[in-house]
Amino acid sequence: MKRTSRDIRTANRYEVLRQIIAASPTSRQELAVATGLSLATVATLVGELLDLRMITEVGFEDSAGGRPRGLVAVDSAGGALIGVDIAETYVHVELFDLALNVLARAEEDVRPGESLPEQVVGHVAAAVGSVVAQAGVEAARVLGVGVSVPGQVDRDTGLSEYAPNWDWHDVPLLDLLAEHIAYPLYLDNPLRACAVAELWFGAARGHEDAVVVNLGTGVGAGLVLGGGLHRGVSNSAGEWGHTTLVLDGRLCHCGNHGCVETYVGAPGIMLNLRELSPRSPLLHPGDQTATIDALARGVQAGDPVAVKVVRDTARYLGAAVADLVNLLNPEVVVLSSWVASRLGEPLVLEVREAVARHALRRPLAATEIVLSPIPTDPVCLGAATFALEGALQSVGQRGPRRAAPAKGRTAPPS
Amino acid sequence: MKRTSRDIRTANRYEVLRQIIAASPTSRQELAVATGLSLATVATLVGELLDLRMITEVGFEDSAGGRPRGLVAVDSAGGALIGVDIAETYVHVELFDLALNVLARAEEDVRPGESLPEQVVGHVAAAVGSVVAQAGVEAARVLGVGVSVPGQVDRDTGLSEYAPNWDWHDVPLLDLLAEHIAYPLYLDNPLRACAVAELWFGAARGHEDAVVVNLGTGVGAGLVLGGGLHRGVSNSAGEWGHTTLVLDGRLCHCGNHGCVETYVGAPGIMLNLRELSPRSPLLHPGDQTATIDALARGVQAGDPVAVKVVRDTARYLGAAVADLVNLLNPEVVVLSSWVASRLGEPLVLEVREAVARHALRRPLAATEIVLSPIPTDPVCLGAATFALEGALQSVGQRGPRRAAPAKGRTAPPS
DNA sequence: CTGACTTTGTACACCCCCTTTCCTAACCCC
DNA sequence: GGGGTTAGGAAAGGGGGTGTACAAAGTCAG
Repeated sequence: MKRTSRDIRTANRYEVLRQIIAASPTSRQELAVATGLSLATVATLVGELLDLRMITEVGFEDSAGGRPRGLVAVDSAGGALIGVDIAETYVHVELFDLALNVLARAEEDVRPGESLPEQVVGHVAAAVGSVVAQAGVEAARVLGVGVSVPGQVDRDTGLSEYAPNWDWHDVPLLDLLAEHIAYPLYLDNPLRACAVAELWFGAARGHEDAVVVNLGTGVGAGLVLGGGLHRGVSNSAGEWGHTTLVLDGRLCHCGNHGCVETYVGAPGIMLNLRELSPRSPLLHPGDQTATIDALARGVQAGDPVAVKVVRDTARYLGAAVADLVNLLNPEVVVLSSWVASRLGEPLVLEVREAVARHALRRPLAATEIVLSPIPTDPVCLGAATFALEGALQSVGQRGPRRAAPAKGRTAPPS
Repeated sequence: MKRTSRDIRTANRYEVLRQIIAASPTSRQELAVATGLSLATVATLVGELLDLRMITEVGFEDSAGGRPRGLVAVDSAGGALIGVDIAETYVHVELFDLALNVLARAEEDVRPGESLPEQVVGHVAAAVGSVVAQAGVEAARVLGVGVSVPGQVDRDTGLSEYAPNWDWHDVPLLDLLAEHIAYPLYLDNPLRACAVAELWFGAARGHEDAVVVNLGTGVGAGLVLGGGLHRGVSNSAGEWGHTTLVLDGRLCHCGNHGCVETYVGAPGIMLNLRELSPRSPLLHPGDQTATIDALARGVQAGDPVAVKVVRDTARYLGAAVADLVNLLNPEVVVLSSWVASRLGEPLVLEVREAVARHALRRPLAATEIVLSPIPTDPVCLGAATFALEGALQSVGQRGPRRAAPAKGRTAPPS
């Protein structure tokens, strides 16, 4: 890929906006310090964002004896972003303001057998319509819709190349959605959505190299390398769930044996439990959520079976995370997605210990393992972030090939 | 890391020189096409390299009826680069011209028990002196010495943080070397040396994402991500050899069980052989090189035991490489280092099959698995490349930090 | 309440980078 | 030797970031 000076601008624009969102009433001075850019550059970028109505001036702050600092903050009224999380059994849609606060939610169930692309698209369109109506925002203020769909995705053509749940092959998802949704659309998969969410708003902020480990029904890793998302050649990097942890181990639905996913994905954890205690009351056959919740409660209550299952799971997870640490030497490993958030700190503690047993000293010492600090659905947030990035991206290109707008007062007469 | 427009220049300088080395008599036109840069930029960079005496004009080439194209080529007489490969049992030094042809070699054996830093440094100094004398180059023409030492390395401080062979801890290797060697020194480890060698001159050239798998006594992976070497936070990325392939598998000297290295490193392959056929005549206890050579010959000759051992090894290797493919989605996986080069195509064929069995379809389809095309010691070449990069890097900074000439007329009187 | 001091933020000149455009140099062919 | 053609250099231009001068907007002392 050719790198141009424009990319620098884009990256800096991202960085400044990120910082403003993070520390919302903030001054140009603070931004300059936080981003390492010069005051002049920060001022230019802040001006750009003000013109875009993404931020507003919100008053002043005392400065030790001099002119007060002007404060800027995200303009919550300046636009809305929509994140769509398409999963195996549901479609979850959230509408955010520009500070990435949730303004409205909608959820549609996808029943087994209702998984034709047209049906799923129908759910998405309905839910998007619903959140827009709920929040009462006008269409023009919706800056974009980010859509996360599991599996392999071609984000440029908007193709869902392969969705394992439903055996979709090369579904032109974005085109189908565009027939119902008039806002700009951005497509990617949940792995990368979570990674971007952590990069912008979570534990990966400000880090050059990070790994966002996704523990859900499926398992994967979003890779942040060199300060940006690593996509790989065909946008399918991060398939850590189908990495071999136990040669000739458990059979995975991908056809292989011993995949990480079969040990630390929700079904894998249920299997860990079943192997340990086949008749445990914690086990809710056919209901992953209930089982994981029961485990979480069991660990809280000190139930030895639950503790043991989490420990066993952490043992697998630790070995697999240690592989990531040894291979990539990241600054931080973030545990994300619903299984991680439900099992919470107890899991993280066990994982830290297990990783410490497996990883090499030097890379281990440089790596922190944390739970995702994102309180809402990280996939929706990440999908919305794709939309935000898209909106920011298009700032650069001058729309009509007209001369500069010259809105600044030009030569006040006398 | 802050990216500046200067980095673009540096990257382009690298790219142009790489292209010139690859297709040595070449024209500015060709370079522009190959690099995607404009003619003007190419001309500027070529001018820079001419000024540095790294390349020379070597004549003209017919152009369909117009002014002939000026040809440039690497100036073999323009300088020399030295690559040092420090390994467990030997120190290997090569002196290259700027086209990266080997002009002289020297090898010193490191006997067990002679592994004090001072002793190793002595070997290196002797060998470096030897190659300079052999090649008969004057000191001023040696642009730099790249040094590869196994283990974890801090390239900025020149510290060998940890060398597993000799239990070195935080040895200030570069400082020790500087006492004997007057040329600019660059330190890194063999993993990254091989990766850089492939990136500049081998199978990773022109690829954004590549993995250079290093099969020697130790095992590791040099990661090329986003067109550049991935180092990780503490410069210790790539420890793929100590990634778990078989949970609770063979004991590794790193203290863990089931590391990739214990199955596909030279000692691991010997173990594969011993497990299959304890009294095989192929086995040369205590001599890895001889055993691997015997295996290679055995495969050539169709010896069923040798074929089976290579197949078993490829099975392990394939699973582990498939993990890299799934996780990183690279364009190319390069098998490098002495074990790979001796076992050659037969190994690659088996590995391709094994990877195909383990990797996911989409990433697999995007990935090519090849043997390193580099004929010489890739570690020396890579180390020398570090020196070349260093020499090119320092072009940018203006030498004397003189004040701005203040040529602007300041406040014209009146 | 005025003037000195301090700090912010903008305008502008400047440097670096790449590209486009124009023009001259250097060849071919007729 | 002129016309056609292609190579390559020089200059202009646009993008980006930084340093500096200066106006704006406060505080504080007298």
